[in-house]
Amino acid sequence: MPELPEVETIVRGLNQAIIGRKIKSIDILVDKLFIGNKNSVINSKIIEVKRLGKTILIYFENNYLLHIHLKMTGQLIFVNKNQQFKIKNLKLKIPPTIKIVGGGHPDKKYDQPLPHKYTHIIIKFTDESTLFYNDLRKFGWMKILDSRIKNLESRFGIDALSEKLNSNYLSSKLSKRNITTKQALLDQSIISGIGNIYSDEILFCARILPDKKVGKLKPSEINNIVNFIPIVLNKSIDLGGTSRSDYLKIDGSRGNYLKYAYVYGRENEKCRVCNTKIKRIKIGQRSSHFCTNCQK
DNA sequence: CAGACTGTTTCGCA
DNA sequence: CTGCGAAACAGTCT
Repeated sequence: MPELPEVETIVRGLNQAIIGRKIKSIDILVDKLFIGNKNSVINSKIIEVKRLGKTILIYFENNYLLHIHLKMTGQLIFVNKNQQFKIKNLKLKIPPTIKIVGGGHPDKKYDQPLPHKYTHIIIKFTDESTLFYNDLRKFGWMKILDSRIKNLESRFGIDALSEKLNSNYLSSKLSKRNITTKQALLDQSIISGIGNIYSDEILFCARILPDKKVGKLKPSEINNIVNFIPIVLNKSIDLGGTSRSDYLKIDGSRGNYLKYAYVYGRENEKCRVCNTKIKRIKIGQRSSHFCTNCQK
């Protein structure tokens, strides 16, 4: 799925696109991807879109909300009435001049008129604009929640860009854990929002090997992690996020972070700092990239 | 052709 | 509670 910077980009796009709109209908083509009663949000005005970790929260005036997780391959595409008409009449590619809002995991397979084979949920607004939910692997979901229930945020770890994420918090969460630093960064109940790409990037900046056990981290190293998390994530948000394949920004252009990645996806290439060959190993079933010279 | 791998998380089990 | 491996699924890569 998109990680925090990509989800943040999508949320900003949705804030531009769907605030004030009302949903006329929701077509659920794959039942298991939609949890709850869709009628709760029909005809209520959308007042806010927020990000929680890697998930999206769409708040409605009637106190219900739509909670969305894109997981690996989920995608939200917003299409205006006229744009929808144009796209439906195109046989092949969506040209970059047609503005789409959203994104998540564009791919050649997705690059065709909507709805298509991987469209599983279609949200139609009263003004005839449409939000399509596409998901190749069907891991993602949408859930109806009552926003008056308070325990929502507590079920997640502290958001990676939260002010509350400091060294004391992280130390307390890591104490007595026998896991690697990489696994700790990926654990959404400790910090929410970091995925495989940015965990490698953050650890490179903090100069810590990904397989170092958290019990061996010095206080200064925990500080480094805490300091570099927002630096790396904000840099990626500024670059429009990234993707192994071809993540799209809201105007249809690509996110640029991967071009600047220090280690992710750069196995056998030279470290940008010291020219040592970047290594890749598996940690907890996830591939991890690092520089053996820069990281200790 | 088979098997491994992919941006994730959750579940069951030891 | 902790940590590990598998599962949810579909496509690409080796």
